[in-house]
Parts: sequence; structure tokens; C-alpha cells
Amino acid sequence: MKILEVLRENGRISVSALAERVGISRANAYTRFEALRADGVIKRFTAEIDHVRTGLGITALIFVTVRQQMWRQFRAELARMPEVEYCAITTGQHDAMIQVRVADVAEVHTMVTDRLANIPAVKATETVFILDEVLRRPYVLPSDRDARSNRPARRTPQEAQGDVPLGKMRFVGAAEGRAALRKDD
Amino acid sequence: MKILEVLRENGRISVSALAERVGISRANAYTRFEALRADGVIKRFTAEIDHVRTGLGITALIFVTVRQQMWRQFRAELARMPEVEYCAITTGQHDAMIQVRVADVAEVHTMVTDRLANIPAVKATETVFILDEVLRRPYVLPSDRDARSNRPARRTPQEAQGDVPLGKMRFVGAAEGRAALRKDD
DNA sequence: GTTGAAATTAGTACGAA
DNA sequence: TTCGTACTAATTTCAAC
Repeated sequence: MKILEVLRENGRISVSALAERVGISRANAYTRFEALRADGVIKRFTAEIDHVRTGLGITALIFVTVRQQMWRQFRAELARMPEVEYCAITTGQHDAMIQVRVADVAEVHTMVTDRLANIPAVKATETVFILDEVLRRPYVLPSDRDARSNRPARRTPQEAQGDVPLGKMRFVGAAEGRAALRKDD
Repeated sequence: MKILEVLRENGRISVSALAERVGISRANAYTRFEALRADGVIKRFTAEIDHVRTGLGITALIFVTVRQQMWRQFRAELARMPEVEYCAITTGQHDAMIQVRVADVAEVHTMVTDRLANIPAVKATETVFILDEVLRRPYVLPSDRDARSNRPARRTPQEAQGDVPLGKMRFVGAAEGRAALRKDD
């Protein structure tokens, strides 16, 4: 976990320096580093870039309602859209959320009306723009929880019982008629 | 741009190997690599991990409606929540979307009712679960567009005019009474 | 899991095209 | 700007413990 904490901040650190920061020997660091990669805990190493500097300063979220039994087609079309950075299947009013990075707002319009709407699998879309990305962590680790300053290490659901019964919260369930929507549907 | 393409797939590649793949000299690769970092085009290098393997297999999106003129407080509270991986300010029905990674669904409930609801800046929330992350690219580049197989390199908004006037699409505007919501409000 | 020493590679500093 | 090369420092590998 310590290794992952270091690599989150600096993915290009040498294994030797990593060993030092974690407090283990170099050979041990090599073994563990390799194990993390081989086990698939670490999937890959990448850079984080400034999208404005590369000319893709507009970010939008498109919430998509997918026609039943057309998920395979939807996935296939997704792979052909280079402007899509992220796509997740969600519960709630919509079926999927995709995040796109483009050069200008007109391209979002083109993307939605021209490309997405042409996919038979897409029943409806809803688009919002991202005005600011307030926080972006490469990833979250279980150890982050304990590192927090003023809060108990871990609260069980029991402990939280009857804590703050706030009526303004709303959990959105899965849309009806959508049972199997994972890879193998 | 070629350098960014290589680093997206392999953020730990040596500058020598990078030079070879991009087709420039070793010395030149060092210069350009350093320039990209110094200019802030490359913000940092990180790893990509398997959240299930680290024990945080539940991912949720929480859409938050923020009380006016309390953005500063909202941001401050966000920084104190280690389970938040991403937060963006959006147009549309809600004001912000935050993505959290936790161990189980009960923790999402705790997070929303106990932590978020206690923040005065938070007026209301709406939570959806992520069932599957279909696609996750480290980042999108303008050059990806041209690399696509069967599609013209670039379509102007004019070209797309009157293409597919689909009535099912819906653009969601900014919520009323929300003018300044960037860092300096 | 550790340490040390060899082999390899990475990073730097130049002049020249 | 880019390249080639020579030089120095660091990392990785591999061995024995």
C-alpha cells in the first residue's frame, strides 16, 4: 500500500528511490513492484496532462439512455469515438455516463447530434458541461482514510445509525427493465 | 504530440526508448520531455490501479446541489474527504459531481448522509452507483481524432448542419442564479 | 528479506550541422 | 532546433548471505 501511495504521486520514480521512501531494500522493492504489476493491481503507468494546453479545453458529460439488448453495439461504437475519455454504466435515470474532451462547444453539439444520435442503441441523451475540475486524484486508497486528520479511523454502518436523518438525500435506483448490462450481455 | 501518445500508454518508458519510438534523437527527447514538464503540459506521472484489488470495489457518483456563496466551504470540505477521487463543477440540474471509491455500499450511505449532508454548503444530493467502467483512457489528444479509421478527419459545425435533427437530445443549461462558481467566488 | 559489486542504462554537457 | 558523442552519475541485475 505504501508503494502505491508513492507511485500515485510519482509514477516515474526509480525503484531504488521507491525502496528508500517506503523503507525496504532495493531487491525487495523490485520483487514487490513486479508482483504488483504481474498481479494486475497496477494496470499501467500514465501521464496526467493539461487538456487546455493540448487544445481540448472543453469537457462535457453526456448521460445516455441505451436501448435494451443493444449494449454490445453501444460498446462497439464507443470504442470508435476518440474524444471519449471515460464511460461508466450507472444506476439511476440514465444508463451510462460518458465524459468527452473536445476543442470547442460546437464539437460537443456535433458529437451528440451527429455521432451519438446516429447509434440505434442510443435512445436519448442529456448533456452537461464541466465548468471546473475541482479535484482529481489519480486514485483512492484504503490507507487514505486513516491519514485524515480529525475523524475516527473507521465507522461501522451500525455506528452511523440514526446519525443524521436528512430528508434531502436521494438514492436513485436502477431503471426498470435493465437486468444484465455487463460485458457479457 | 507523439511524445504524449507514447507516455499515455507507458508513463515509465525511458527517455531513450521514447526517443526511438518517436523518431528523434536521445538528446532532443530529453529537451522536449523537460519542456513538456516545465510548461505544465504534463502535470504528473501516475499509476493506474485495480480498485477491486485494493479493496475499494464500490464506485458511486454523487450529484450535489450547493448553496449559493458557500462554494469556498464546499471546496474546503472536499479536500478533507479521502474517498473522493474526482469532483467537477457542472452545468445542469446539479452544481457538482463527485466520484467516490469505497469498500461497500454501506459506506456510500454513510458518506452521503453522515459526511456530505453535514456540510451546510450542501443543499441536496443525488447518488447513482457505477456498475461497470466500460472505457477509461488516461487522456484524450487532438491527434486521436485523425487516427480514427472510417470517418473524415474533421467536420465543421457547418458540415454537420441539418444532419440528424434528433428530438430526443437535450442540452441542460446552468441552474438559475449561479453566476460565479469558479475558484475565486 | 538484505547487502554489495558488476553490468547496463540513464542523464548531462558540449560542439557541430 | 536538432543531432552526435563523450562523460558522469545512477539504476538494475545478480550474486551470496
